[in-house]
Amino acid sequence: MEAVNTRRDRTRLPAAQRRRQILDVATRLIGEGGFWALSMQDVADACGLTVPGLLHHVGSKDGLLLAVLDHRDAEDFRSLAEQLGLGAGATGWPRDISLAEACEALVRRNATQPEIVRLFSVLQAESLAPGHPAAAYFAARQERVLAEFTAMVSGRVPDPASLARQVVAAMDGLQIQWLRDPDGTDLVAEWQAAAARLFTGL
Amino acid sequence: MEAVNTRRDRTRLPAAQRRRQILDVATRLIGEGGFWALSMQDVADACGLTVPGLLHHVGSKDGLLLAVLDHRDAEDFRSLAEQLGLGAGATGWPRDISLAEACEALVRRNATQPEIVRLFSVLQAESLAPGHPAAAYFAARQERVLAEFTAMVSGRVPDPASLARQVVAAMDGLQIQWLRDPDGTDLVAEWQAAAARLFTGL
DNA sequence: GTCTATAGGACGATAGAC
DNA sequence: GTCTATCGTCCTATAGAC
Repeated sequence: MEAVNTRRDRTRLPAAQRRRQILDVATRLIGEGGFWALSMQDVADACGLTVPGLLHHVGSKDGLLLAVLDHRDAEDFRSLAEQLGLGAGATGWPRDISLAEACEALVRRNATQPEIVRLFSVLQAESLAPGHPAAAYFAARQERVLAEFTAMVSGRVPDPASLARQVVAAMDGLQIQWLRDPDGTDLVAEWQAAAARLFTGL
Repeated sequence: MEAVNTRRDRTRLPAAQRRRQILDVATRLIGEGGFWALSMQDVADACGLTVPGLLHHVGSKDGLLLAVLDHRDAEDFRSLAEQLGLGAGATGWPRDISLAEACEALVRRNATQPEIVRLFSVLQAESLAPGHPAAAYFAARQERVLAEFTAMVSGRVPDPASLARQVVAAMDGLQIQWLRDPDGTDLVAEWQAAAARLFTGL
């Protein structure tokens, strides 16, 4: 119930900058409540936009979700490549980095950004429902990660595919427990204990 | 677009029977799409009711969710107690069942009912969002399970709490992978591989 | 290219009749 | 125990101003 139109602090931003703002806001809101709890109205409000103004940039709510996921993936890979001292244009894991090293770096980074981890944990489970807008994204992601991890340990272990699945399972499962009780769980320490069991003899 | 009112096969059921029907229908629908995708209209339709008729029995959508969770918990515990040959009135795990045995039984049962496992996997992640109606339920559940598992291995292992967390993490994580690709993943076999690593020397 | 204004359809929930 | 009627909110789409 506002008087005709509460003049917001409307600023006409360049498309790229506006899009960046939208992705940042949506990432935060999805991390807080998951995708189904996300309201386009809230995103628009937080950006100083109307809802159709928001839709102009992202097309639809599903489009916004996929844009957020792609953006996070790109940023995570960039950060991880930097952390591991790889070249800037690297794609995929180089063969001379061990899976144990890569996982340790991944977990250390995740431990610093619970909101992002929660976004992925919630969406990964939500997207188990066949019709979910991110179902295809996460199916492809799981297949890709398992294939990469399998390749990184193949030849050094009896059943590389099985080890890859257990590594992914341990990371996903520990993250859920950590998110439920961030103060009572030390994610890095728990992972190191798990890694000690998974990677012995490697 | 129906002519005034499509006369449904309205039957006036006793409350207990109607409630049972509602819980069965809701369990199936939540398993298919998660809680946020659940529509009270769909539940009502599947029961031959209108939405207010449905709300009369469960109070609210949140009330329906909690009723479904309590119902599943009770039924799962009953089935597991039977499978392990415990007394009918058993509460909690008896001390003379090893954690490895209990987990094996749990995983074997879960492998036969993917819809129920998906219900719990989706809701467990959805409820990581602070305001989710099942947040308190799953927080209490995680705490209870970790405490029980810890007690079952305490004294036989250097860090019982850590082992409990890793056991729970492996089960949760493997279930997610299995649900994403039920045909490409053998849940029981994967769990046995994980258990071999977790329980060696026990 | 970016935005405002407006409308339609689905949802959860409530009040009150039978 | 079940219904009709109604409310407020949400996502999406379209028309058109700047």
